[in-house]
Amino acid sequence: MARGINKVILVGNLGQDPEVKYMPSGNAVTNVTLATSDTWKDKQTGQPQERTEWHRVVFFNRLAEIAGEYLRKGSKIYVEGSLRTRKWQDQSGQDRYTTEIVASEMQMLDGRGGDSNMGGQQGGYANQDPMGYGQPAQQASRPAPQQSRPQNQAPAQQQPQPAAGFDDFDDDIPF
Amino acid sequence: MARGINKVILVGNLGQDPEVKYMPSGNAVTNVTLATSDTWKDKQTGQPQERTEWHRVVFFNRLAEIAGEYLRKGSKIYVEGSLRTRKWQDQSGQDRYTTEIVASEMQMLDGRGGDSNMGGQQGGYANQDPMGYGQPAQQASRPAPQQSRPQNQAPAQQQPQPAAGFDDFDDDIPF
Amino acid sequence: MARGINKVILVGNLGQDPEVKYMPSGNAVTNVTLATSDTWKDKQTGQPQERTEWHRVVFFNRLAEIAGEYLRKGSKIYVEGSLRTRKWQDQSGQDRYTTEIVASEMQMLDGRGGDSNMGGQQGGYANQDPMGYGQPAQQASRPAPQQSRPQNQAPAQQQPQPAAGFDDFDDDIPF
Amino acid sequence: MARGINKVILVGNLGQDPEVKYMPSGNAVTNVTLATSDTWKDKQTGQPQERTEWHRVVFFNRLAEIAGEYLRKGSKIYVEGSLRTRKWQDQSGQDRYTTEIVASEMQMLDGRGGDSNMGGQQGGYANQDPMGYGQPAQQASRPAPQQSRPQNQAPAQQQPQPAAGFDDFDDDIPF
DNA sequence: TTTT
DNA sequence: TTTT
Repeated sequence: MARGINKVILVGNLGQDPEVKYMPSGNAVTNVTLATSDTWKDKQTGQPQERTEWHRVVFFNRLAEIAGEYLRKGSKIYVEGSLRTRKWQDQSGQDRYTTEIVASEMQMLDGRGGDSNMGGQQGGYANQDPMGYGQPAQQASRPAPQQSRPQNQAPAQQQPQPAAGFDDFDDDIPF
Repeated sequence: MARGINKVILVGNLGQDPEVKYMPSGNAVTNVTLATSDTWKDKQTGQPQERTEWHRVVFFNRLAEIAGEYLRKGSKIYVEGSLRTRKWQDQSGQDRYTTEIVASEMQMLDGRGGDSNMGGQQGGYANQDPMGYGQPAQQASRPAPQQSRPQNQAPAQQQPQPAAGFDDFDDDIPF
Repeated sequence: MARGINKVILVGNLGQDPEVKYMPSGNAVTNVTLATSDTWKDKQTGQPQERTEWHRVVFFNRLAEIAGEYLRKGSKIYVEGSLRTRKWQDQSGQDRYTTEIVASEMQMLDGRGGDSNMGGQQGGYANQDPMGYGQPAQQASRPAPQQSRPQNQAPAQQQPQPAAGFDDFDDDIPF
Repeated sequence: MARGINKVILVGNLGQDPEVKYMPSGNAVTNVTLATSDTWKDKQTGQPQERTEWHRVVFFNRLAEIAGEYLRKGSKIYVEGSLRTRKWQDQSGQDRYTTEIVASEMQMLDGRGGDSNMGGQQGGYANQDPMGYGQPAQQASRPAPQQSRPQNQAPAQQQPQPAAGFDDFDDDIPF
């Protein structure tokens, strides 16, 4: 239930591959940064200008898993969510704040994973249907991203990587 | 021109009276904090829970003047805008970041000013047409709200109050 | 699951009291018309112009019951939903189409019921908690609005009023 | 100026090539139909279901020209706009209503024109920069769509095609 | 009529 | 750090 409206709608591109972490409960939490940009012409000089805004987006649970599996650096997505400002302490104990978009809906706007220049070394996520549409696409081999993080398919065995607690998945820099 | 979509929609109530400042150019900049809240029942205990989110909203130019004149602590408004994260330095020279909603549209959702506990001394807000609807607004004398900030009608003479530069209207706390 | 985005956001006022109907399943369906308006100045004459847009909004299930109980002619609400165009046949058997907003979220933006000219006989809306916020709502007896439609609390006994089938709750005029 | 909020956000694919018309003033008006769809599983049978919603979107002026030049059947776009229901008379003189989304913003979400299976026979729109970003893409030859409509670049000479008046660009069927 |  |  909500009192007031707190809604964010973004369409942008991922700055890096998603970072998936798991909470003690086994629920996934995935963080991505999303770029949107404005371009305009300087009134004085007529020079084209550009400002890129970086948004910190966080996905939970099922969306987190989909994001972790299917999004890559460069992926273009639609995200709907709400703003949340978290308070945390930096190394020196000072209060700091980070504003994130907690995603409630996500759609991939490009079929490709995004960054296509990622080598060919890996296992592949073939035959998947991320968003739950239709039947398991025919696509033979989708190259897996270069990643050291655990495979999301097997959250149980990602033990060695200490599961992140809900309140420590923030680092001490905003992004 | 935009690349990507960066859109925020909020409906909430002001935490305090707006803070209006003027840029050297004479353009107004108004900051408000807006509360939205979520309520839910704790799954374990069934206890009602509430979390209030505070949004930092900034208005420029004409919207800034309307906001400064007509909004008050408690006012309920609709705001549409975009996210912008500003970088600034705290006292110790450390980089810090604040995320704001730069408003592109605003609508007042209650006729009254909002804050009902502002004493009984002043005249009310009769005969006003803040958003430009309605009849040509004969309003000879618009009653001023209780405020120590300069009257927006006369930004030129608000000199004594040192005009805020565009990049110093951030304090060293997020809100 | 959605392919694409189909989202509508409205803030406006109800043109009449809501019309609540019940499907054979006992589920409520409530229709309202919502006004939004644009005002501008004619470029030639400088005369203020106004155009009011009427939106047909439909609520289902719990939202339908809340709408039926708490909204009145004049109520200001926020509605979020999606567009749906229904096909139907007019008296002469011709295909016709009506576009509606199927609401997924609704918030009341004024405490009062809206229509203040609803006679003076009834007790007001005290002790209510329409949207489910706040404390368990002691409300012994919720005063009924002036309505000939069945009480939503007891859909089962609203028999005499022939329950509307899902596909006949459209009349032969758009609104 | 607006009273109330009337906002639509769509992400979908064009059902056909855009239809560009010109008003007597020379201003362009472009109509497209946009598909969004919902998929779900039938609760009883577990069968996957799909419902496609078709939206009638209208662009004016500069957006109309961009839409006419760069969008094609199949193009995926983001559209933001407002709802407008137009009244018109069918052949038999009966009042009918059509609801459209009047676009205020549009972004193309795929680089390609959309329908790629359109042969290579014609003149091409190479070296253009539709949305005003960056420098005129390198792309040598973009195949032009199969269309009988006039080239938008030369609205003046599209005479033979009788210019559509503002109020006759509706046909007698909704889409 | 689109798309996956 | 993305994208065109």
